[in-house]
Amino acid sequence: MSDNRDQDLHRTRIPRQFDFGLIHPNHDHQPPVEMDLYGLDELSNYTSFTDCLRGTVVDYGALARAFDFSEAAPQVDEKKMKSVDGGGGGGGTTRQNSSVSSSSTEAANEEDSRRVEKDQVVAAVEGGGGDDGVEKSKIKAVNKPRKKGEKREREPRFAFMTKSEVDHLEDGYRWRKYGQKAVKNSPYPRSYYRCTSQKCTVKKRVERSFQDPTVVITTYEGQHTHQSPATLRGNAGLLGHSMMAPPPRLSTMRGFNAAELLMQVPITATTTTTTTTNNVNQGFQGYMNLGQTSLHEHQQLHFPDYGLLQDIVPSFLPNHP
DNA sequence: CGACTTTGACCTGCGC
DNA sequence: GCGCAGGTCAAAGTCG
Repeated sequence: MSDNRDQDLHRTRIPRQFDFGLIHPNHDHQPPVEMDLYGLDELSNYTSFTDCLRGTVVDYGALARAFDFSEAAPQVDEKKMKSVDGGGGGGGTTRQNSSVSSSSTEAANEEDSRRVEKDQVVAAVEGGGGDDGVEKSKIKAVNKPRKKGEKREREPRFAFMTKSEVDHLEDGYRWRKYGQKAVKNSPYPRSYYRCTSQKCTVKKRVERSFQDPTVVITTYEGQHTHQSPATLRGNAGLLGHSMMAPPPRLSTMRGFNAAELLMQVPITATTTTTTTTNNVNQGFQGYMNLGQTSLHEHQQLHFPDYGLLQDIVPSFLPNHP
């Protein structure tokens, strides 16, 4: 534990800068050639990434296979995915191409109702005794009046990997860290963040690959119910800017918007030095079985369009009426 | 003082 | 039933 903490402390002192973005499961509408390139053909069962999200079919098993997570990120292994993705998600939210398009709201409602119940309990306890000595356990014990057999469902999630020295990447939203856990078989802890916006239930997990510590694995869960604060500040431009003009030089970027990252991967690859690119490829190979195929050529050719991005990361994109 | 982070305890689900 | 690991809570601490 102290090891993790030390590492974490150490990392937080690293200047906020990143070398290269690797993203991943944006298999939506990707030309088959890309699927092959990324080794994501298993994911091509989904007609779109949106389907993936909406249908709660973010198949971590497939992701894991596609990423070759088996060793790099054991926490994403298939066995665990069942529990991670919702304890089997009511008997199997994973793997099956669920038609539950409302799964995310259901999950949110369920969580809300749990909160309400708990709040009521806390209020009752406080009102009743008013004693500071109320044991946590007493409060938490009543935290789970869930019907038997009723399992918690999870918001749809997607993950991507980023080559970065900082763990928590700037994505335009404000996040509050609510937990950190040591990850089995990994010296690096996993951090849990929640969107600070009221009523927004989006969460994200950030962890560092222990096989390639330069790679940060970010997992988003849920969809933002609001616009990015950055967008509202007129900074939005993060994305629009990516669409309209060349991105800032990565070497000078302080942070980046995740959506922008999506856009920038191709550009980044072309703007990084050969050395960096080679390193990136090495990093890639560990997770994606990506050959030495030139990232630049390929990614430049397949610069995603806006619609694609919106499907990939709907919540990152400003709404265009 | 509010927003945020840290951190130990607790909850949950799964496999054995 | 038990142990493990992931996930969450919330008090205490920190920072601007």
